[in-house]
Amino acid sequence: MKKTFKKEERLCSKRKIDSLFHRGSSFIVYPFRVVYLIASESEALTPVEVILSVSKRRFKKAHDRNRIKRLIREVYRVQKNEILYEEVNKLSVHLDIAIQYVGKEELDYEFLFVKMNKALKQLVHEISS
RNA sequence: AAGCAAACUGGUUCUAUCGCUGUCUCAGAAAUGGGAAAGAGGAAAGUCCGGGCAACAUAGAGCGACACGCUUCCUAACGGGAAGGAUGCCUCCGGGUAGACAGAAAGUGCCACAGAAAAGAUACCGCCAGGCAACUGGUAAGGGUGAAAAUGUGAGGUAAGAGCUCACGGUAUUGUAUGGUGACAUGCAUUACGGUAAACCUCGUGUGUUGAAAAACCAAAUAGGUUGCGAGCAUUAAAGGCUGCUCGUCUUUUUUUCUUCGGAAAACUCGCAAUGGGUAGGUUGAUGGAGCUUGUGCGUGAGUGCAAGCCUAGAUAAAUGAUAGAAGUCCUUACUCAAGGAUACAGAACCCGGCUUACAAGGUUUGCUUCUUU
RNA sequence: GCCCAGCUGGCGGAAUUGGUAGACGCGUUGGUCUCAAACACCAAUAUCUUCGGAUGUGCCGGUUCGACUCCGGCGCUGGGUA
Repeated sequence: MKKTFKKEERLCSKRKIDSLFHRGSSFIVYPFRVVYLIASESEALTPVEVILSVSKRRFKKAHDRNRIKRLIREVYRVQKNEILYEEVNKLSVHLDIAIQYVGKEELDYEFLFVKMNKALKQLVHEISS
């Protein structure tokens, strides 16, 4: 399976985002806060839809926010297939996720890679239990 | 030569792997897949001004509010820019530099403390005259206070004094002559004399309001609106009461109006169909323009005319990336190889023109300081 | 994206037609009271200092004799709008 990250894999609908933050569960694996919601039925083309966010309050400059979001997106894109998609397909459910960055400063790629691995594994553990 | 400051300039490239966005193209019925070329800035920022564009409003005029304020020019326009003028400051006297640079001679307000007095002089010490004195009258030279003291100097004049008078000045008003497109400059006459308009204000000029989350179009499901059609109208039925049960009997099965008592009409409820508004969502707005590059003419200049060439981001919970390696530029150590370090500020959100602010190394120019040599 | 408001000691918060900055409260420190403490009362409390003064209202400038106050620019904080 390809390590793509297209429009269909991103969460764009305002209504779904509202219900995700309103009814979803969450946990923290520093520097990420993960909010997820299991939806049994969906007309979406992909098993998982995800939204990334970096707070404007913590990072004033658009340049810094862009940099962090790109790093998170890269780290998620590379690892999502092996860890997350297999399990979700096995359970045949649909999943909405929000990944928020709660760190106070910019961190490097290696650190974020390890942490994202941990976060996704925990997410798999949560949904399967 | 070194250091510091300011202004201008400047804003690095290639390869590999894995991705993103729209465009073109090939395959395909479609979904989709393959390929190609392209994909952040000088400030994209702050949102401080000016326009385009859109919707709404709008007979004309005035009041109010806000903004601006020397002249000529540039510009689509501007509170921006260019060239000048006057004023202040600095000066090596060549010049440089700064500013919201109309009006205090329309009116109102304010000018703390100190001081006699802060603006139509109620004069503390003083000066002069009168008086034995207390004190009364005249005065604004001198003293002192203050950020600022009634336009400055000299003479006349007087009891002492005073723009009270005169002469020469200062700043300004008005008129006029000459030069200049003009601000203005110079001369003559005239009248005036505290400051403050980034106090109210007056004069002149300009501004309709709101912003692309504006606005236009398409529009699923659900709910509701409007219109049309049909049904609800039954007693051979259903529910309930009387009763232990059955029979029997009673009540209810919408409301109003009209009625020839058969029904009819309207409302109401339900169903079906049509229809307009309109939410989620989508499309347009929205990227070919006051466009960029080069050459050339005009102009002191900001700019502008002509010709040739070019097409150069278009996202929308928001792409333009990540990782690894190499090169370039510069700095330090070394002075032959080499090693270490630095590579800024910062991310389009309808589009332009300005202003303001941020910015590593290197380069150019100017100024200041120190040292060395002649 | 668009539009507003605010910024004063350690903290909250006064002070404006421009005229001695820090009223008042909380806190802190010292003293009185007490065997000791609490409460109460009194005093001090921006920074530097050569003890004469100098600096200081987010920062940088301007207007003014004089600026927390008026004006321009920048920074930070908070709010509104969908």
